[in-house]
This record gives sequence, C-alpha cells and structure tokens, in this order.
Amino acid sequence: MKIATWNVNSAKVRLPHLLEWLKRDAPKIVLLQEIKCVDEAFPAIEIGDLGYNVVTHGQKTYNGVAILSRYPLDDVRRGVPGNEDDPQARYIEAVASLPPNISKTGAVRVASVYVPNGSTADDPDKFPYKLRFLERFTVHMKTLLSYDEMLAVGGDYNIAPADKDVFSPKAWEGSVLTHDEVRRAFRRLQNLGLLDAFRLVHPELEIFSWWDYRAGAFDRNEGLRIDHVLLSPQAADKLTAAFIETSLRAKERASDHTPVIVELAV
DNA sequence: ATGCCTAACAGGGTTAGA
Repeated sequence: MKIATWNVNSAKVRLPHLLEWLKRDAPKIVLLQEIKCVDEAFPAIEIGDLGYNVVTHGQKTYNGVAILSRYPLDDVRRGVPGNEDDPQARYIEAVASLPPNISKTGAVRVASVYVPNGSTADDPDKFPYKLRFLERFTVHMKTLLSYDEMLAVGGDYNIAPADKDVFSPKAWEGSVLTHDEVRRAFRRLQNLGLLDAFRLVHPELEIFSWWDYRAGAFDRNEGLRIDHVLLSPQAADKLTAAFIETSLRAKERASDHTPVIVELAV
C-alpha cells in the first residue's frame, strides 16, 4: 500500500498534475498540503471520480491540508488539539479502514501536516510560531503513539533534518529550515518513536523533495529534503520501500515540492 | 544574490513561501 505526501502549492493550479499522477501511480492514501483554498473550492468531485474519499481542512488563500484515500476515512480531526487559538489550517488526521482482503491489521491512522515556514530565525512572530506549533504537534504525536497502532504522519515539515538533506549546508546555515532548534524539534519527534521512513530505507541517499522556483534550482538540483513521512513503530515494521517522485517537479507549472512516497506491506 | 519564481487576491501591488 502506497502512502504519499505532497505539498501541491494550490490544489486548483496543480489539479491536472494531481489527477494524472493519481491515475498513473494509484497511491492508496495521499496527504496534501498548501491546497490554498476553502473546503468548498477543493476539487473533491474530480478526485472522487478516481475512487478517492476526500477530507479537507481548508483556508482561504493560504495553507490548507487534505487527505485522499481509496479506503473509508473515519475519526476525522481538524487542527492540532491544544492549538485551537491558531486560525491557520495546517493539520488534518483520519483513520483509514483497510478491507479484510487487504489487511489483517485493520486500520492505519494518517495525518497531513503543514509545519509553518518560520521566515527567518530573528523574526519576532513567525519563528516563535513555528516552534510553538511544533511543540503542540509533538504533544499530540505523543498521544497518538500511545495508541500503539499503525500511524503515518506525512507532510511539509519545513525541516531539513541533517546536512545531507541540504544541497549546500553552508549556504543554508542558520536558516529556519536547518536551524538547530527546529532540527532538535524533529529529533524530539523521532525520539518519541516516530521514524523517518525515507531514512530507514535510504540512510545516506542525498535526494530532495523541494527546489526553489528561482534561478534554475531544479535543473541544478539545488534542493532540500523537507517533506517527510513519519511512521509509528507498528507502521515502520511494515515498511518495504520509500522514494521521492521527482518527475512531478520537472513538469510545466510544477509545484515547488514533489511527492514523497512510502510503501507498507499491510 | 533577500526577492532570481509562483500563487492568491484582485484587478496592481502586496503577502507569503523556503
């Protein structure tokens, strides 16, 4: 079963790419970020026609997350608990029920997260907001891990966990994507028991999930690995493959992010 | 090299992204 995460940078603009990719690759579950639209404007009909159930947590203009699933979705949660004072739509969670002919394990809980960028480390509002979001998100992850179930949390974490996730560590030193404090926040998640699926399969591979729109960054392969699928131990036990679908970044009118995909033998 | 593209909203220039 393939589970993918993708920051589409506008569901409306990326719809042709999304539909084509869903038809070709047929991931069972897709976790989307930056849909940049309200729930009513999300192209749920077109996606539903391909056999996907759709739940969204949208917002006008900015942010917005969604879950697409070939399996039924229940127990939908919008927003991180304890973060209700935050008007930005950055988190959605649901339980996908796997049919008995597919799995004996029953269900997998999935979540799509869009961690704030943080602007610059000296920004008086945005960087503290990023750290505060990560703190509250981490508390909730601890709760979900206590359920001892299959859990996959995919998203744009806006964190390059290590220097090998950065094309030029020197150029990115001190940025909000590589900052010690956010890397520490990422390690905290891992120390709770959430495992970086891509790194489990490819411990040393240098491959990126985002490339700047400017200055031909994609053609030069000047990117970062900031999109991740984190797995509970129960899910990581089923992990058979992980890869980054670079082809979608090469298209005309591409998102600046490309899908990260994991395969679980459930 | 801190605005090199892109998107939304709006109907031009600003905000935001990473």
